[in-house]
Amino acid sequence: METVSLQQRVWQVVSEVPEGKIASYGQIATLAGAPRAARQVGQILSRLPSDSRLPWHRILNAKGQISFPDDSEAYRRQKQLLESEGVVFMNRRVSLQQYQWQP
DNA sequence: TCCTTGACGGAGA
DNA sequence: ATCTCCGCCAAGG
Repeated sequence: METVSLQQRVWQVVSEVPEGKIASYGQIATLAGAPRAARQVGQILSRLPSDSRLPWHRILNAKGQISFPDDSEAYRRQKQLLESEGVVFMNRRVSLQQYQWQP
């Protein structure tokens, strides 16, 4: 019986993304058992409690870009968190080849 | 209830 | 490279 919510599975998978690595919304959705629910992953992360310790900043879109407007505070915060872990941005995107998490 | 709105993504055109 | 269409589904009006 599947009683665990998608939210719980997403939280679990996101918690496994290691420092210095990134994963896409779609990748998290697939690993959480909902292959085409990338959109929900974003929705779930947007509702994380403020005291959450989940590494939400390690989740980028499928192109390796941050999913916030380039000029937003959220964009700068996420980018700073990733750079502090050694992730390098080139033209507002990261190299999936180098940084994508391989579970 | 019904409708809209998203931190998305893959397939087509 | 760019754009539209649609799936998925929880929240809020």
